[in-house]
Amino acid sequence: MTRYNAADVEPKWQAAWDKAESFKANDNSDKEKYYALEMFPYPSGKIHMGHVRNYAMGDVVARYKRAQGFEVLHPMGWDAFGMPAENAAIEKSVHPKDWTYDNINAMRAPLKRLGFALDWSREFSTCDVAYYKQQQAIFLAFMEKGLVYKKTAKVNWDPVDHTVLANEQVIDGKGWRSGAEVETRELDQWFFKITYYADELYYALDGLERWPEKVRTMQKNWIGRSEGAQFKFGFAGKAPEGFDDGIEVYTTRPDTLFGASFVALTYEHPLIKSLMNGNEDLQAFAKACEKMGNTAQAIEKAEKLGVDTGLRVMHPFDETITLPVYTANFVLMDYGTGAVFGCPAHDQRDLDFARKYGLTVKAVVLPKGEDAKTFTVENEAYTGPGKLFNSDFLNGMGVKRGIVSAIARLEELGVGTKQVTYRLRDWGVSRQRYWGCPIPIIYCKACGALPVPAKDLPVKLPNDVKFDTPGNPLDHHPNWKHVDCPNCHKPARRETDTLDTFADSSWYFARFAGGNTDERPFDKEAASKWLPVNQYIGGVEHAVLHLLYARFFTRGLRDCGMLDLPSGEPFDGLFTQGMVTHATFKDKNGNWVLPADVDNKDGAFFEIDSGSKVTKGAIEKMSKSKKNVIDPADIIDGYGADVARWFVLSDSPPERDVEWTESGAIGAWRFAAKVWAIVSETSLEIAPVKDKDAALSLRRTAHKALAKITEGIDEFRFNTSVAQIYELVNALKKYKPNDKAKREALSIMTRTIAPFMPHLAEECWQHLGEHGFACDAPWPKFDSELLVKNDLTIPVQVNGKRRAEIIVTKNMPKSALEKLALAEPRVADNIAGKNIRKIIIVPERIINIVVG
RNA sequence: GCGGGCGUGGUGGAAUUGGUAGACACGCAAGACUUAAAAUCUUGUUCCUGUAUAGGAGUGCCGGUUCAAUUCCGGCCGCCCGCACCA
Repeated sequence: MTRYNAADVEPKWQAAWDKAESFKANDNSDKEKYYALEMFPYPSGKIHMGHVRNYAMGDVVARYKRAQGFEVLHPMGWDAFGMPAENAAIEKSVHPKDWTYDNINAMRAPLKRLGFALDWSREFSTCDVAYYKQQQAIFLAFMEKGLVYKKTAKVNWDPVDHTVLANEQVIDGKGWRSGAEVETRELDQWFFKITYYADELYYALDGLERWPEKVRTMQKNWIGRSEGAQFKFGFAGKAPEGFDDGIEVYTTRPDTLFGASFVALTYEHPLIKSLMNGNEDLQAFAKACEKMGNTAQAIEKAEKLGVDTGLRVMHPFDETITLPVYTANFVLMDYGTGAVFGCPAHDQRDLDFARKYGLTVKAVVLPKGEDAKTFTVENEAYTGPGKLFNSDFLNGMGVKRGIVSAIARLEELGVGTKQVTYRLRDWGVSRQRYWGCPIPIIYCKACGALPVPAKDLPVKLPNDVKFDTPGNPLDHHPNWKHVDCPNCHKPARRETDTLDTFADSSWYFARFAGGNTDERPFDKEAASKWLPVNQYIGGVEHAVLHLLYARFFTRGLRDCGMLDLPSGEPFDGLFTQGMVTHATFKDKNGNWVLPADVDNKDGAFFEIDSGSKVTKGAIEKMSKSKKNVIDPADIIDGYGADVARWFVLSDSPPERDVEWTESGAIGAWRFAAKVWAIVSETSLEIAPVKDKDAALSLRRTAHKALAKITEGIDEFRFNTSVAQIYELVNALKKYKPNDKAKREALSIMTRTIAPFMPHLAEECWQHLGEHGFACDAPWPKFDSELLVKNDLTIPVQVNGKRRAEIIVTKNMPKSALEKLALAEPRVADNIAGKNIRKIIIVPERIINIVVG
């Protein structure tokens, strides 16, 4: 017997797979296609355990589907644009490009050492000129299709770093890097018109049955579709100049219109802006609103405030009723029309506001069981169902019917319509950053904003940039932005903003599928063949952003005629995997200590170098800042890639977090050694079967395990597959004869281990004298007859408590079962002296004797 | 506040068309081998009573349906995640 040596075995098989091009996907295969994809990594410099887990899961799926006879596409690349490269440039004086490509090269090697069944021939980075050139082409195609536009928008502006920040990068009103108070600025920004697909993106979620419910719900909330009415309040008296049409409001509760007691507008509303001139109260109020900010805490604390404009409007259903017009701090400009009517009795904010300013509170929805004469609303608005009252023609209707009737009347009167509103806003993609895809636009004083002509693509990033001054290096560059207008050929200026890097990851899966060429983003036929991705795997942190943007992009590509994907859905199946966690350690000074520097002696922890005590803290996601990281490279060196892969798939269900422990890793390593020991002890000569019962029993175990392993992979419950493999291996270890039954079980074992520990599987496969690669071997089929035993052990209960077990044959009649059960001594003891009321017999499952 | 999810031994977790709760693994304990340790192997390991045969309790808590509930229903409690002045 030779000891299993992963360090020799793993590189050997990796080289063999490479040479045979085992995992190269064939675009022209006759087999059914299967596209397995994990979210591609950002090249931060190091592979971490989270990557290992993510790609190990994808690899199980890819190898399993391959074994089942699918033509599998399983590619890998790099999400390579982004801020960390620029930060490195600022801090370490390296060029972002060098930093990024160095990191990619540093990460590719350990990734390859993990032995994933990847088609490396399709590898690319999003910062490759070839890639971003095609992204520019897509941008221009979208522009032509009307999916790209420019507008002035409010953004978070960091006055120290001179850049726009995404909402996620603003923490407590301050820039996450500079710590400076973030300002709101109006800037010219490019937008992708994602709202064009709002309805489709919303309703198509229902069809994504292989997505986690959670993600679908999050996207639904994000898109925030709501149905209501949009209508106008006409002014009582003379309308302010330019607002002859009145004030347009949006509501989801037109049924409560007779409870209206005021109209409120945001301070940013054009009407308020026009009134502001010379009105100090309004100016002061607007300033206060600006300052308030929109953090969760600020909103929580903020009192409902407003200013009466002095204007009055007429109720659309009864012109004799007039309502005051306020500007109020709880109305938002970018939702609905920036104006609402207030119905204090049935909306908490409106109620708070009404109480503050002494406005009427008139209930119009009567909850069940309340009396119309006595029902009042004090400090809690009633938002539930009920019958409408105090509401003229709506009286007696329920809320739903009231909404329909109110809208019908508004339409009749010609002042409003039914209206669907979304929370989703268009995707602002302009970034004042260097390390991203340049937006292919040229500004000409005479001709305006013009797309860069296709023949002039790519707009390449200049290499000679400086990061010594804050702001966008492209803007600072001495001559890059100066070009001639493509139209009038006079001096013009390039757009110096780059695209949000989320654009890069919104179509990479199509390029993997459709070829990495310089002529087009991807081959339409090939991409359309492979897409949608059958199984996509990644972290839940991308539930909204990336996964929504990608769904937008594929629809845009479809409508530009570049992709044949009627559903528009890029990912048919989605799985969001849990994180890899690890215990944290702190020394006596409160500094974090690396697990590798900690020794465990009799339950206490010590720092290896100093010998001083350290304390074990919470088990948390592996992170550099808390130093609770395990470097996959160290694990591969110490135990092998198979062990690392096996560990992260064992024990915990894939969607939950898994805690990395040294003992668990050792356990996985022992298991690999055990498998090899069993196989290496097996001689190629097959002995005749001596003990038929034992042989049959082993075959049953093997086929039962196979059925459950298969089911576990199909249902993304790899931990249960792993447990079944353990059972099979334990049975094999006990079984000594080297007969046909054992060989069959070993073959099943090897092929079912292959997706999890592919190198070990190859080594076993070879030793067993099989031909070709284990990874090319078809997935074994189980014999369902072996799953059903002829002799079954079933429990006998008395009043629901198990008292005995009886051995029965498969088709034994109920009367015989009953006889057997009653004959059991323990059963007899427990029913002695009692009346048998009922005997429940579920054949092949259970017998329950009810006595009393 | 709204939405989603979860709660099972010392630990990670199995078992949900209702049918032997605790598979498998980690840890722990005892034993074998060894001068010794490591490794390996064997056995045990939900809790309580008992030497044992056995008996009782038990899947966050309370209640319900059922011959039978981790699983279904109602009501609580706790934890995690996401969104949040969205009219």
